[in-house]
Formats: sequence, structure tokens, C-alpha cells
Amino acid sequence: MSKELATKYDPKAVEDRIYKTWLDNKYFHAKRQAGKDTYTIVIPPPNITGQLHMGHAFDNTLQDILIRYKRMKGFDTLWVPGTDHASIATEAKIVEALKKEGVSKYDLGREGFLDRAWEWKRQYGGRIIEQLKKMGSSCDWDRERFTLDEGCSKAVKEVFVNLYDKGLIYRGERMINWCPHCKTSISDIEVEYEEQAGHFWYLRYPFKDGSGYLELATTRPETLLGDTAVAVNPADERYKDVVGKTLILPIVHREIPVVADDYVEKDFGTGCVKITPAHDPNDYEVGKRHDLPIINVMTDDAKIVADFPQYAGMDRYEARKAIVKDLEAEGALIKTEDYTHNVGTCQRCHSTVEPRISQQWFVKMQPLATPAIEAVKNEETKFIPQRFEKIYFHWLENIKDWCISRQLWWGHRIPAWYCDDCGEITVSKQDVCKCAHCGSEHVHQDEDTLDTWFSSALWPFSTLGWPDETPDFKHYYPTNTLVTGYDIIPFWVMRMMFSGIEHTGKVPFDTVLIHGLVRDAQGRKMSKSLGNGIDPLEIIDKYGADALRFTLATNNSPGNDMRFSDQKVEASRNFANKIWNASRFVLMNLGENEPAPHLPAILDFEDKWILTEYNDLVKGVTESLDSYELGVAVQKLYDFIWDVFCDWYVELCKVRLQAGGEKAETAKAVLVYVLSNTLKLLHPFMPFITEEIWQTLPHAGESIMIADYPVYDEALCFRAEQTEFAKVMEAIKAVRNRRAEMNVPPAKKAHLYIATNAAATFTAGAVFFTRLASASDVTVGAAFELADTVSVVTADATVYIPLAELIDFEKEKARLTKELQNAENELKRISGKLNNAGFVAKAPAAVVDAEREKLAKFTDKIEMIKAELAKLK
RNA sequence: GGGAGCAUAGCUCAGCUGGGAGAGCACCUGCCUUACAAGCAGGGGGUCACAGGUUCGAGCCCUGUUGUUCCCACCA
Repeated sequence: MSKELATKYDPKAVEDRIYKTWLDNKYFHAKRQAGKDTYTIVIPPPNITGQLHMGHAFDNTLQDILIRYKRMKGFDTLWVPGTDHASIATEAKIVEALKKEGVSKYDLGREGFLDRAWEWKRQYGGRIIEQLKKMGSSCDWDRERFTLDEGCSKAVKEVFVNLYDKGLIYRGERMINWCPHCKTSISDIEVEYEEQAGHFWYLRYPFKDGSGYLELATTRPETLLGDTAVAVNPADERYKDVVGKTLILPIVHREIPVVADDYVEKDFGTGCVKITPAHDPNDYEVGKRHDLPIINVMTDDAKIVADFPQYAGMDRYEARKAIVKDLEAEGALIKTEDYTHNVGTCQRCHSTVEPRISQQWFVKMQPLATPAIEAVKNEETKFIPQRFEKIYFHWLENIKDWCISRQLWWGHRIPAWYCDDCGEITVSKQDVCKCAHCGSEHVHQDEDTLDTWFSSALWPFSTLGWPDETPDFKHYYPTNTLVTGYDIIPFWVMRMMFSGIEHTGKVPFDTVLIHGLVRDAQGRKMSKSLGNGIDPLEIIDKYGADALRFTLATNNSPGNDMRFSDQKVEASRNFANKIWNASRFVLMNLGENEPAPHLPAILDFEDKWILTEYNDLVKGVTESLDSYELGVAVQKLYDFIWDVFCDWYVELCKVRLQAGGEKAETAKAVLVYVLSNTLKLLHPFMPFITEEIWQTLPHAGESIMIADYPVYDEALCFRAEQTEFAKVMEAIKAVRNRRAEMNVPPAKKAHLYIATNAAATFTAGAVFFTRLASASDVTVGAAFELADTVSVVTADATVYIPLAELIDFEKEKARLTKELQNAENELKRISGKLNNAGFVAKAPAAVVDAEREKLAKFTDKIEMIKAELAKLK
């Protein structure tokens, strides 16, 4: 007794139900099976700042395709899911939410704020997980992790202490990037530069001795308050004599020296630079070289400090205006010019970043970077596409120490304690209540937290239980494929690499599959401010998860950006529908007696053809998947299912199905075989619809997702039939083409006469002309003498269509002449090639043979066309 | 200033290690052929950005040019 499928595919009626059965049966759960190869993926944990966007949908679709493929291939697979606390990003969001309630984070206090943050995590983290499930992601939910959970915290402390003990983490006063809005330090890569329109203010700094002045330009006049020198290039003839002289700083009237430093470009501006060591990284370096004092002029929220009473409390932009006004009043302002320059902004809040000297914690990068570079050079880890290695190398080769401390509350607190008595630092994995140096109990923990990427860097092993030698860690580490966008190579990939190597002695993954960005239909980056983001859930709701996944898996190649549009999803939805309908057709024909799940002993011509095509597909799809060409693999499946299976094989089978009897049973068995196995091939890409149909078809096993992935079977490849059947198809197409050109409606049937040397092939295929080429009858022979017929010539046959009343002999002659010309051109090209001694001598034998075969074909075809033309005269 | 990507049909894109260019959408023609009109059959449309080079042979490899996007650096 066969089951039925609904007339229309309704994803909503299917997806949640199927996902639930997968969960109930624990198919996603990794069981540490002995004797099997493992395949592990750790999810790039989405930030709990909001909800999943199309980029996540893309990233997770790729991961799910890989993990489902490997699972069916028999690997012991594990996909670890989880979310990221996203320290600064989440804290900023919560602060923003609090602001709307009229509360500041300081009103809540540290504890109160953290309670609020955990509440946020429950809400948004939970939503993200639900979205991943809607996508069909086959993550092992029993192993879900969070970057701020107990295990990750343990790993973070372990790493911090290890690195500190090795001298690779240090605390020091450095110039760092400071976000006055978030009120925290940020690392170099968290600064985004953007072009901004500004001004160049030309200022006059007079010499103390009254011998004139130096002219210089600045984009930030407010920093003048902290100037402690003016620098010129030592080789600059213009200023040779002024080096060492003293200037009077306008407004503040402080005495500052003129120093010579190579940092100054002679040809830029006036050749003189004001030096503000406290507020510019380059000036800071100049200051160090010349032992200049450092005068800080700004508070942590970028207001002028109390030391300058006339400006104290002013915000940096107010102060700028006031100072320019005062400079003008003092006659120190020469002129103002418009100037566009790059300004560093905070990646999270986009406020202008303030370089600032501050006491922070750093990771010494050089010793960690070197082995990470080596590992990729040795191909222990490979990037796909390979060109992204260059980006990786560039970052690591030019790396500076990593500022890891943040003046935030939401994050891993730095495991360092300060002694109030002796002032020493105690760094420890356990909470400290006694100074390790003097034994005093007057200790307090560092108030700061760690950069969110510090814990992300440990993700591939912290999620598996490290630092403990857990069974999972031993079994599933190192992981295999890391799937991520090219935009976070420096933030994450690089840091996981050096962390994995340093702490586990192994690279964290063997392959990094890089993908591009999902853009909108116009090619713009999807962003909140543009309002052009598309919610994956809306797409799923409208077209189904499979259609979304298919859209994301196709239409692109590794590392390249893709444009997303509803139009593309519609096409994918149509494909899902096509599969659904073809399956309905197959089921409809099964009737009461289900065919056995194996192939019959006796196969017909068309069965041998489709089985060969199918096996070629298996081979192609497998090869593409193994080389991470997911887009190519899914395109092959699309072409096979739509063009080969539906448009040809199903139509061919109708002949036998309608006739009934023994042959109909053969057709049913082969239809079921090819369809259900093709569904397996497609399952990683479109998990829901394939499962739904597969369950309805005759099958063995509980679920398609744990079925064996098909393998190429040489015994089911019938090369001769494949070649011969192609001849029949070519002739059918030629007849259809001819009829369409003459506007003959399908209802008007005609007797076909097929003149051919391949009589056996066409006799076996004759019946298909009835069904697919509107033939009323078919006669196959060596040659025919017929009057008033249309003739269609292929390389292997001439088909005569007696449609006397429709024939326009002039047109017929013109058409044949054109066809003859085409064939002759082709022949000329081929023989030209074969007459080229170099080609015959140097090209591979297979290529030469193929050309010879073509030569023979076209020679025959030309003869046949000529014969037809002769008849028309 | 340094580096990378892209440039293929009207649009969006494939094209794996070089062996005579494909898909989807759009367009035109004809079809309700009992799985599917979200469909079927047929069709038009491309000096693969430009100029050289290597090769028997180049969309693919090399050099240069133009256009375009991105990343890094950041001269005050």
C-alpha cells in the first residue's frame, strides 16, 4: 500500500514536524563512536546582540551541508553550537536600552547590571538558537555552549595564567585606542577608519626670543593644550637653525622646544609638526625619543581636564571651537582650510576614537604569531580559497601586541589581584584572598574584563572541555572545518590558530572554508542603518527553509559575495515544487504493490541510460563536495533532477507505465531507486523536503539523514546504452525543433520514417518518438524513398516527417542549405585542427580521438543533408 | 602608499587542474501532453573588459592597461 503526498508542497506543514522527529531520535547527537573517523565543526558563535541575519543563515547553511554530508558518509560527526557574549557590543546594547528607561549602568551597579545582562542573554541567546533550528541546522544541542559559561571561563583563566607565567601577558602603560562613548580601551583592529570632512588650521607658534615664529597646521587644535614640542625634519634646510630654540605655546603660553625628528615629512604642510605625546600615537613615539613631558588634556569621556580652567568640562568639539576662537583673538590663527582625512571610529558605536595613554593588559604577539604562520605554510591548516592565506599572513606578519583589557562589566573578569599593601600583582586561576608576595589579605581584583575575542579564540577547544582532558576533547579535537566570512579572519581565525597551537599543541582545524558577504539585490551591504536587511525567518515563512538554503548554497562560489533577492528564492521554491510533483507522480503510479527496494534483474534501454547518468551524478556530486565546491555540487543535482530525471526519464517511463504489465513494474522499481537515491544526494542541501518524500517512498531505515550516502557503482554503468540512447534523444529533439519551427501543434501527429545505420538503437527507441515527438507511428529502415516530406538530419539518422500540406519547399531548401553550411564550417574547423601536425603530435590522444570521431560524424551528416537537398531539386 | 578580488547573454552569476562557452531570471513562439502553468516544448541573444605574450590550442596561464569593489597603512 503506498502513501500519498499533498497536492502542493507546504513547508510549514512539514518542517517543524520533521525537525522534531530528528531531535526526538537524537540524530544530531554525537556519540563518540569507536573506530570511526571523526568530523567536527564548531559553530562561529553568533553574538547575542540581536537576531540572526542573512549572513548567519549563509554561514550555517554551509556548515549544515557539510555536517550532514559527512554524517551520511559514515563519519562520527559533531557540530558544536553556541553563542557569544559579545562583551562590548552587548554591553552597548544594554546601556542603550537602560538609557531609554532613564537609568545608567552606574545606577544599577556592577551586580545589578550583570543580572540584567544575563537576562538579556536568556532572551536573545534563546531566540538565536530557535532561528538556527528553523534553518534545519543539525547541531548537537546537548553540547550547546556560551562563551561566558563556566567551562569557557575555566579555559579563559587557564590561558590567562599560562600566558602570564610565560611572560606573554603583561600589564603596562601604553598608548591605546579609547572609545569615549563606550568608555573603554579597544584593540587596533576594532578601530574602523572613515573619511570625514574637517579642517586644517594653520597656526603661528612664536619664538621665545622674539625672533619671529614657526607656522604649522593641525586638524585637532584642541590638543594644543598638551603640546610639549614642535618637530621638524633634521634634513630640512629651512629649519636647520631653529632646532633647539624655544617656542611659546599660544593660549597656554608654555615654553616648548623645537626638536628634530625623522618622523616629520619635509614636503607635507609647512614641514613643522606640533607634538602632543598624550594624544597621538606618532607624537607619543617622538616624545619618547626626545624625552618630552606627557600632558594629558582629556578625561575618559573626552572632556577637557580641570588643569585648563577656561576649557575644563568642555567636550572635545566644544573645546575645539573655543580654542580656535581664542587663537584667532590672540592672532595665532593664520588661516583655515577644508581638509578631508581618515578618522578612527569605534567599531561598535562609531564614535571617534581618542588615542590615549593608559594602563592596560597586553598579549605579546610575536612569539605566538610565528608558529601560526608556520602551520599554514606547512599546510597543517588550509584556506579555501587559498588566496585568503595572504590576508592571514599579512596580519600575522605585521602584528602588534594585543590590548586585551576592557573597562567593561559584561565579560570575563581579569584574574589578577592587586595588593593594597605591597602593590604587587597576583595572577591566579582561583580567586585570591591573600597576596602571593607579602601575604596581606588586603587584595582587590582588577575591575576590568577581557576583550570578547579572548574567549572566542579558545572556542574550538574550550567547547570540548579543555583544559580538562575530557573524552570529547580527546575524541573530537582538533576539529576539521571552520566555516566563516573573510571579514573575521583577523578577529577570530588568526587568534584561534595561535591559541590552539600554543595551548593544545595542535592546529584547531584542518580547513578554513571562507565565504563572502550576503548583499542586497543592488549589491549593497545589508545594514540596519540602510534598512535593507532581510530576515531569514521571513524568507523561511514565505518560501520554506529548503528554498532559502538552496538559494544560499547555489548562486555563488567560495569567498565571493552574493546578492540576495526574492527572485532567487522563488526559483529555489520552484525547484522544491518540481521535486515534490515528480515524487507525487512516482507515488501515484506505485499503486497497491510497492516495488522491492532493489533493482530488477532485467533492465530496459532507458533504465540503463538513466542509471548510468545517475552514477555519473553520484561521482560528480561527491567530488564537488569533497573539494568544498558546494555550489557546483548543488548545480549538478539541480540539472540532473530537473532536466534528466523529470524532463526525460519520467516522460520515458510513461510509455511503460501506461502499457502496464511486467515492464511497468520495472519502470516503477527504477523510478523509485533513482528518485530515492537522488534525494539522498540532495538531502544535505534540502533536508526537509527530501526527508518528507523519502519517508513516503518505499525505503529501508528510519531517516534519510542517517541513510548511507550513495556511492558510485561501476556495475550499474551501461556506457554503450548511454551512448546509444543519446542518439535517440538527439533525434527526438531534432524532430521537436522542426515541428516547432513549422508551428505544428502537438495534437497533430505524424508518421515518422527513420533512416539510419543504427537500426537496433532506433527500433528500441522508436516508441519514445510517439510519446515525446508527436509521432503517430514510427518506421525504422536503412533508407526511404518518400515524396513531400520534411527531413530532419542528425549525425546518426535522417527522420522524415510527411507533412505535405505544411511544407514550403523554398523555406525547406533554405533551411537545409543553412544547415549544410553550418555542418561544413564545423567540418572545416575540425579538419583544420587535425591537419595541424602540432595538435596531433602534442594533444592528448583522447582529445585527438574525440576530434576524429567528430570529423566522421560531420562527414556523414553532410552527406545526408546533401542527399536531402538533391531530392528537393 | 601596499595588497587582494571582480570585469562572461538584457540582469544575477557558474565555468574544478588550458581541449571550441552554460544556468536562473527576463524576452519571443507554440502548448491546459492525465506530476507540476511555480509547468511543458522550441527560440533569439555573448570578438568571455582592452593590448600583448606563452602554447598545437587561452574565458582559464604570464605581462601591461582601463574600470570597479574591498582590505591594510595613515602625512600632522
